Amino acid sequence: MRHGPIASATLSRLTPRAQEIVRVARELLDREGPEALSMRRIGSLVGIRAASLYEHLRDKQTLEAALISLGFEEQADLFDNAVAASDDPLAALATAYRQFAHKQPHLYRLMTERPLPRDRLTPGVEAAAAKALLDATHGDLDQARAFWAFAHGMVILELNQRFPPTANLDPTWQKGLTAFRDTQ
Amino acid sequence: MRHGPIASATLSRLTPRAQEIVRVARELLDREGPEALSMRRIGSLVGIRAASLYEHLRDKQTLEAALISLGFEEQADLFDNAVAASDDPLAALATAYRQFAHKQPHLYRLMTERPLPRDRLTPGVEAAAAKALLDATHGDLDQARAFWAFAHGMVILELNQRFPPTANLDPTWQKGLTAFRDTQ
DNA sequence: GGGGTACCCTAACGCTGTTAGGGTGCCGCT
DNA sequence: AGCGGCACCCTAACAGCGTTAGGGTACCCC
Repeated sequence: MRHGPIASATLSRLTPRAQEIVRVARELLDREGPEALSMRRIGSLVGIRAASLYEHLRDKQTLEAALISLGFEEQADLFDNAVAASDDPLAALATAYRQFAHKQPHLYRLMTERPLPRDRLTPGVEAAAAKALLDATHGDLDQARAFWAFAHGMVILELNQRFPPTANLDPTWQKGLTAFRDTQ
Repeated sequence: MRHGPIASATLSRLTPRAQEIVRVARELLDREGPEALSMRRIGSLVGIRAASLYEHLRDKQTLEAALISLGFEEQADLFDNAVAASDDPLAALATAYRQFAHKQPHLYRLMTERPLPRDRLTPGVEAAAAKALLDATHGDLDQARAFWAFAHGMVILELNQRFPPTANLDPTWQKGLTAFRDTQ
């Protein structure tokens, strides 16, 4: 059982000081969300001025890209394990996807609310996170995309409080799950 | 055939000057997106200083809520007509949903990227936009929510360029459509 | 002793939403 | 004729944002 990022391709590409900054930024993001993630707040948590952050990271977009890359790495880990350990891979994937979003709502938001800064991401992480889904649909691209759209829609509509707060979404997930399973 | 908002509940609640400001804001939003929608830009297009806008609208959130309310009104119109005119209501709804998002991508974003400012919306518009979907699923809430999640996921992932730019999404929509239709 | 590098600083620029306080012109009432 | 109120706009300012320019200090190695 692995716990915590022992060897992250994203972190290993950064200098130690930059890793420290990304770590602090991640904590701030998890606690207070993307709106609170300002260079001045990060700097003050690290113990330096905002301007000094630029000694270690090119700009804010690069910092966000590092956080997003870390998110993809965690997703790849979670999703691969979920699919491998289950005989109903699509259901296992749905559960894992939901759990990731619920445990890291702010990170999930950061990863999905805008077009990806692909040129700044750690190479390969986006594809690695998508692999489990392609496995679960046996390479059916349309099936994979449609199911992903459903899962993302469910998660982001819930995070944005678009469903009634009292709504029990378990049967809704079930509905989508059987719908896509029966339409192989 | 109606064209343009002849009588909008949202606009009728505003003073003429406020209506003018919302109209200009809508044009700016459609042309340049939510990031460009600043009080100073809106003011300069109206011909007054940003500070003077606060004479007519309480704050920026109120202005955004007006734009969102207008979006819901347009959706209700489109969706109602689509469902009424078709014998495959779910497919008609999917097409109408897609078209709305493609014709007003910036407005669609504004309407979905954050929790709704419900206390500032025109009362009833959110429910009015949802009605056609509930009709199309014959009141099945789980079905309605699951399908909405799929549709929103498809739209927003495409707007955020998460699918490959060359991807043909027509069969993906078809996949989701048949999946949800066959699982009545 | 000198060069390089790792690291941090202050000051500033132009942008953001927003408030305080002051002004002008017009319309209707006494 | 004067006065209240309203509709409307102004400047100045505040605290925040990302970012750059330019300067400084300490260390390590040749």
